[in-house]
Amino acid sequence: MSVVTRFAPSPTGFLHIGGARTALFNWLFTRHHGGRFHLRIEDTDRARSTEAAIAAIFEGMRWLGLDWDGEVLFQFARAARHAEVARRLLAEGKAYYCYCSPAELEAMREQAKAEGRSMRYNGYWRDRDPGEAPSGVRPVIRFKAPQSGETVIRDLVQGAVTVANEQLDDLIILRADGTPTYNLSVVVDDHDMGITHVIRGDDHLTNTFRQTQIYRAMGWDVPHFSHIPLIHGADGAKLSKRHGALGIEAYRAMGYLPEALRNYLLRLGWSHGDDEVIGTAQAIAWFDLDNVGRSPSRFDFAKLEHLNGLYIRQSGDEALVAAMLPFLEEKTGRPLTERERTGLLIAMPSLKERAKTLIELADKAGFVVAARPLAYDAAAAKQLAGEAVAALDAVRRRLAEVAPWNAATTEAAVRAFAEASGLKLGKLAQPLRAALTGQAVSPPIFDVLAALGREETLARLDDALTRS
RNA sequence: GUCCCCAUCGUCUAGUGGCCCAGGACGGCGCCCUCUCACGGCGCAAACAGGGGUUCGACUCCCCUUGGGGACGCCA
Repeated sequence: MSVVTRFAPSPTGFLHIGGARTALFNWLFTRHHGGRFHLRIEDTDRARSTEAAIAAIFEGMRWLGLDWDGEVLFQFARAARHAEVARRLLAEGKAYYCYCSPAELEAMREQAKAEGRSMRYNGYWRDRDPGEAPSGVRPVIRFKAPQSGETVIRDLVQGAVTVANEQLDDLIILRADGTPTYNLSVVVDDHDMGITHVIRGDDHLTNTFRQTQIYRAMGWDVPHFSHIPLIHGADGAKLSKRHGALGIEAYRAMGYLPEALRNYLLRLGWSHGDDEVIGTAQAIAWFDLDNVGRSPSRFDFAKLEHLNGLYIRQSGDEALVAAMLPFLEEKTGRPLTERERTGLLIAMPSLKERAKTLIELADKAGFVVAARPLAYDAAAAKQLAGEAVAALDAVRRRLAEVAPWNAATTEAAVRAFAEASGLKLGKLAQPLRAALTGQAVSPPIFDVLAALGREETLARLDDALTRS
């Protein structure tokens, strides 16, 4: 049997991290089995669905590299089909009109709560003669759920989960205004789309009981369910705006690479022995549902950062310069010059070893685009005080004669001078670093020289010498 | 409150009755490398929630307790 899956977010907010992982698992599972992966926008809540949210979902999926098959399905467009199914259930006596008012329902809930029952709706209209219907009230259609026995879900992740049918009340499938509710729409769409595997957050587990009952009532095949545990914040509480429940675009803005985020999300709740660094091709080859864990996990930025640093180091220099550019130009507030771009490329091999995010990368690359004369921070100013100046002056004269100009030639020149004057390299490297970057910390000093080029290097040295 | 689910180092996890006085990774700490910072290498501290069973033998199976989570909408 070929596999058909879907990711079905509701466009009422942005694509958050939990949703992204659900999408990733669906995508991985489908690609692993060579099936079809669909995207369905559950926009039946007209009041809360927004175009912006839909755009954010598309954008987030694309950025993460999760491509879907075929056209995007908008659930609201299928409302007539959903209503048709509701009416069929009604015609077959598997559903009924309910005329209870919201106030009456509220009272029933209160009573159920007081009695310690979970069954909310008391089935008032279930077997009542429609002739008793109050006039002027538009009824909802309720599903006639089985009242005894039990409903069992065979979940590929959670195992067999059973609930007594007495626990479940007759849910509304069609609202008074004739629009379908979630549990009906999902079942109809999943069936019509030929979905074979439903992989979603385990907050849907209890919905699954009712959905299963609808499938059975319609005589439809029940798909395989996999309810994956939710992702929690660092404090163990449900992910909210306070923690990591940011839109996926926020992670992009924080300078994370999509491949790193994919790897991180994959390892949250899924494992393959002791493997930690798993590229996408490998993930597709390995991913399956039996290694998905059942307990919720906490989102850990430190580990994401570590992974991101790993992927940054593995990335090509040119790609990194391109990826970092927006972050850097945001700092400079101007487009970079040719000399600066070239410098960045030259410095990238040593730069990328020092950054865990693109923001950090842009930060460390700051010396390349800094405007003369440089501002020295306290540690740098300290390096440029006292006898360092004389040494710097001598080094400047040696450097002026270096050709061609690169890390190896400049290093040879400075080392030779250090040896001749009996100085440790550090005694020269630190003042140089301060004069050229304005800081006491930077990539290896000769990489800095190479990245700046002869002209800029000598000019910055002159700045330092004339200032002291 | 009711129902459902979960429970190994701080965090993510390996472990499917003996290979485990529990392994890996992140984070922490220390050392090495070294022109600073990183990277890298080496090492250290750190967990089977508690209590009962079952068994020759439990991290692994069962029960209870405790703790955590989720669901209880004419939202999705």
